[in-house]
Amino acid sequence: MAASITLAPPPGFNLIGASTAHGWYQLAPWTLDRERGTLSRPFELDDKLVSVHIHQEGERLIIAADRDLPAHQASELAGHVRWCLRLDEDLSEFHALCEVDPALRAAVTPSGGRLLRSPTLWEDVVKTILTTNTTWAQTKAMAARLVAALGTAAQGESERRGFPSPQAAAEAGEARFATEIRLGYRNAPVLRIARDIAEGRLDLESLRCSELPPPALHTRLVALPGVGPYSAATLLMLLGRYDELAVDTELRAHVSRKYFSGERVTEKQMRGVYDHWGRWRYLAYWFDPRE
DNA sequence: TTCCAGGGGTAGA
DNA sequence: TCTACCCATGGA
Repeated sequence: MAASITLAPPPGFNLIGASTAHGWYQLAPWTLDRERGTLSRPFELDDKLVSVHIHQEGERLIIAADRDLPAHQASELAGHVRWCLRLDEDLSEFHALCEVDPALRAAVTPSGGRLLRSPTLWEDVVKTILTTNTTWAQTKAMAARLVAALGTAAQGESERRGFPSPQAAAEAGEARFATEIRLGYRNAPVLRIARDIAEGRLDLESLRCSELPPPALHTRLVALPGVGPYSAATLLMLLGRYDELAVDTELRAHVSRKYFSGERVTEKQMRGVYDHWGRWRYLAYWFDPRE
C-alpha cells in the first residue's frame, strides 16, 4: 500500500518551472521525468529512506510515496516537500518589483522565483562546494559518485539511493573519498564538515530556521571549510535570503556582456548593477534575461 | 601537454 | 583590500 499526500501550492505554482529554474534537479539523488512531469528522490523518514514521486494536477501537488506511511511520517514528508519547493516563501514583493520589466517577469513566471533546494542544509552545503572551480558536468558526476558510494538504498530497492548522511560520509574516511568518490581538493572540507556534524561540534540544520540577519548568517557560513564568499551567498539563497550576489565567473561574464559591452568588470561594478534590488538581489540576477 | 572550469585558502604587499 | 599562487579532477 503506497501513501499519497495532496498539497495546495501557491496560486500559479508550476512544479517543472520551479524544479528546473536552477541546476539542483540534475544532482543526485534528484531525478526529473519531464515527459511525466514527475520530480523524484528518496527522503529520509525516521532513519529509513522512502522513494517519493511528486507531480502536479492542476492546482494540486501529489506526493506519492512507495509505501504506506504513518501520519507523523506523512506530515514530515509533506514538510520536506514544502521546504524543497519553497511553498511557504512569500515572494510577492519580488513579483511586484518584476512587473516593471516584461522580460524579467517572463523569465520569473515559470518558476515563480522558487529555486529547488535540498531537504537538509548539509546536502546543500556539500553540493555548493561541489560547484566550485569545476564544470557543471563534473559537479553532476561528483554528486552521483557520492550518492552511489555512500547513500543508503531506499527500502526494497537496490538502485535508488539517498544523499549520504554526515555520519556515512565521516565514516567513509579519506581513502574512499580519494579513490572512489573523487571530489578532488573538495574531499578535505566535505569530510571535515561531515565529521564536525557527526561528532556534535556543528549543527548546520539549526541555520535553516535561524532568525539571524543575512550578514550574521554569512559569517557563520564562511566559517565552514571550503565555503568562501561565493558559496556563502549561494547558501544564503538556498536558505531563502536573497540579499547577496554570488560572485562567480557566470555572474562576471553576464554583467560584462549585458551591461559593459564585454569589457572586464570589477566586483563593485557587478554589485552596482543589482544593488537597487535590495533583499532580492540574488533573484534579480538569477532571472535577469541573458543576452 | 596544457589549460581551465558557476572558488577557497593563504601569504605578502 | 588586492594580487598571486596553489589546490585535485577530468574534459577539451
